[in-house]
Parts: sequence; structure tokens; C-alpha cells
Amino acid sequence: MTDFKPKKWPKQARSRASFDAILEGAARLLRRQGYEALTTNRIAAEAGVGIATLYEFFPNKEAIVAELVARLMAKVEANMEEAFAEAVGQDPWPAVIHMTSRAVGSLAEDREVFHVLLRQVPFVPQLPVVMETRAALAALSQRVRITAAGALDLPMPEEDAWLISEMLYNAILEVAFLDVDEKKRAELTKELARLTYRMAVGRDPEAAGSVSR
Amino acid sequence: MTDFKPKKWPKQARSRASFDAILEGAARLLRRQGYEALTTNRIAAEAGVGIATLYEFFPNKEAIVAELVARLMAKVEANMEEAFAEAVGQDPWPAVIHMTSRAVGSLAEDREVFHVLLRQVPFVPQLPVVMETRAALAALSQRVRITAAGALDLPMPEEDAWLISEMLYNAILEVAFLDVDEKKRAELTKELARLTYRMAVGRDPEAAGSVSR
DNA sequence: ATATAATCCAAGTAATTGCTCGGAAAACTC
DNA sequence: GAGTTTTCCGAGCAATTACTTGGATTATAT
Repeated sequence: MTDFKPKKWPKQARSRASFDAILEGAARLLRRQGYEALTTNRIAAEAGVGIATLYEFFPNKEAIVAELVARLMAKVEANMEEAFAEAVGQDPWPAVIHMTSRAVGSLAEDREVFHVLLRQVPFVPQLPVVMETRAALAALSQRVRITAAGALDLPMPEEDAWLISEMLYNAILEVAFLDVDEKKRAELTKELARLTYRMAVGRDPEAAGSVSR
Repeated sequence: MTDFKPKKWPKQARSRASFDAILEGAARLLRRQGYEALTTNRIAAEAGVGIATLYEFFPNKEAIVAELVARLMAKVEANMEEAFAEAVGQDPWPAVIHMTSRAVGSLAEDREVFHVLLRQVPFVPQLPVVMETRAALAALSQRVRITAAGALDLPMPEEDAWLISEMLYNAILEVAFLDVDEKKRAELTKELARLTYRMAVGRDPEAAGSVSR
């Protein structure tokens, strides 16, 4: 149906600036007015380029949004990979805290834009890059469950892992979207990690009798 | 800004039929084509009424969607109140299963429409009726936490209850939206109840040493 | 039976939308 | 520096949109 890729990539520095300006303009409009107010003419005006220039690079409006999502998600994924590398070898509980914090933190940086993109734009949740991120979270939740020492078995491991990752994904978004100071967000994030641990392992990470390894 | 209420309620049987036909037509279009394809002219055509008749009752498109949401949510709320009455006095674990099942079940009845409404229509999550339903879920999660015998204390009760209800709400939607047979959905629902219990109480509801009362 | 109110409607309007056209200017290539 | 490619652009078009108009038809009240 609709093509979500740019029809042409910029080759010179001048056009790269236009390309970036279009994406940044789109992000600014999304932040200020939401998706319903996003029109191609407005994006061009906000970006300071002619409407024809916009269509030089993007086949349609959706492709602009998709490229913006791709760029934002790339930052999140880079963050997550780094955090994962750091978490390897740590005990499960600190590892879960660490990963959750990174996820929340990297989304919170652009929280208004993410909020609009992930919750108000119909086709964004189905975008490959978004689905891959969710799949990565699912893998993480599997891993934690297996690694955790003395974890209680869950009756339906696959389904439970899927449920946990769905819940975690949505809660990460909710916490990241909240308009609170960073201290409060950090507290909520730690509690989110705790609840995730409780789901996966079946007991509180700081409860008596819960020894790691 | 936009007015979300019908500008006039039908007074005769004839117009009540038109009113209902408009809402049902809108629901059918949402199910088949999603929100982006929803236009007032199309709704009127699908409902078999003139476009002017539609504007006789609704001030704008948003009001039609809002009224549809209100009707669907009323059914869910009725279901939940009934389930809550039945759950009072039960032990926490069966009570959680019971409530969760009802929530999933009542949403699953119209899952395609709910999916579009709650995940693709920008203003729906902010609609009063939707926010009230979420508040009710938050209250439920508080209640379960307090009632559960031997529950482990959570360090930040309010925040944790909020997180649990957010996670539960989103997971209920995800499970209800899934296109699976009812047996599978029931299995997933029970696991969802289990994970919720684990979060709230800090141990598995069926684990050894977990006695109710 | 007449008056009043409720209900219906198709054609049409004004505004907005995504997107194209035709060509000018700037940057690379040789 | 000539030729080629890349980049830029705003006026404007075709399609679609939400919504109005002006009046006909049907029910209700007295």
C-alpha cells in the first residue's frame, strides 16, 4: 500500500540539512499540535523549505513520520544494547533495574513526541522498527526468567513471557510519558523493575530468603 | 473546543432508529476500515440515512465516536460491576481471576471496534468515560493488595498500585484484542491474573506455603 | 382538522488536503 | 568552464472533507 521509505536520500550537505529540517519540523509540530494537525504543507513551512522540496525526498506524509520514528527508535535501541552489555554478568535484580531505567530514560528524552507517535498515530505500532523493539523486550523478559536463581516455574512459559513483555513495554511507555521530575521518574522506574521481577520470578527481589546465585 | 455530546436526543421511535443506525454504521466502518477512513458522509451512507439527518443529532464527527465509546463502555462497566459484586467475599486469587476474565471477556465481544477506538483514535483515551474506567481498575488493584492475606508490603503503595493498574489495563486490552479462540484467550487471561497477583502480593497464588485467609 | 413540532434529505459550498508542474539556481564532474 | 546532476520552490490542481441550506414529509397535540 503506502510506501514508508524516503524516495531519495540526500547526497549533498545542503539537501541533508533540508532533509533533517523536515524531520525536525515534523517532530516540533507533533509535539505542539498532535498528529491530527500534521499536514505536509505545514511541515514544509515549519521546516523552512518549499513543499516541493519535501516531496523531493518523501513520497508521502507517512514516510516522513516513519523516518522520524526510525531515527528516534535507533537512539533507543543503541541505548538498550549498551545497557544490555553492561547488565550481562550482573545479578538479575540489578540487571532488571538497569535495563528498565535505560528504557525509560531514553524514551523520556523525547517523551512528547514518542507519546504522540506511539499512542496517536494509527500505523506506527505496526512499523517494523517498533515491532522489533518490542520483540527485543520479549527476549529480555525470557532471559531474566531463566537466569533468576530459584525462580518459580510459570505454567505457560511462552505465554507468560509474552504477557510480561507486553505489560513491561506499556508500563515503560506510561512512566516515560509522565510529566514529572526526574527523581520521581526514577522512583517509579525502580518500582516498575520490582513489579517486573515479581512477575517473572514469583517473589520480591528484596524479600528475606531471596538470595541471588 | 470540540463538543462531544449529541446536540439533540431522538424523541420519537423513528428518529431513535436513525440515531442507532448512525452509531452502528460508524462501528461497522471502524471495524472494516479503521479511523482514518471514517467520514461523516460515509457514516450516513452506511447507516442508510441522509447526511443532514446525521447532523441533526450530532454536532460533528467526534461526537459520534464519543457516543459510540460511551455505549460500549457502559456495557463493560455494567459487566464489571456485576463481576465485582460476585467477587466480594471470594478469596483474593479466585476474585482476581474472576474480575480479569470479565474485563477481558466484555472487551473481546467487540474487540475490533475497541481496538480501533482505544488505540487509533487520538482523543478517545482522554474521554471522561474511558478515564473513569481506568480509575475503577486502579481502585480494584488497591483493594486486592490490601485484602490479600499475608501480602508483602510494597515500598511505595500508591505508586505501585498505579503501576499495577496501568499494566493490568494495557494487558487486558492486548489479550482482548488478540485474534485467538476463546480457549486460548481464557488461558492467557488466567496467566494474566496470575502475574497480576504476583505483582500485588509478591508470590505465586498457587505456590506452596501460600494459604488463603 | 389544523397547527405545531419532529424528522428527514440530497444537492451544494467553502475550506483543506496531499501532491504535481515547470523551471530556476546551485553544486559537482571533467 | 561546459555539461550534468542535484537541489530548490511556490502557484495551483484535483480530490476530499466537514458541514449548511431550504424545504418536504411525518408524527403529535388540541
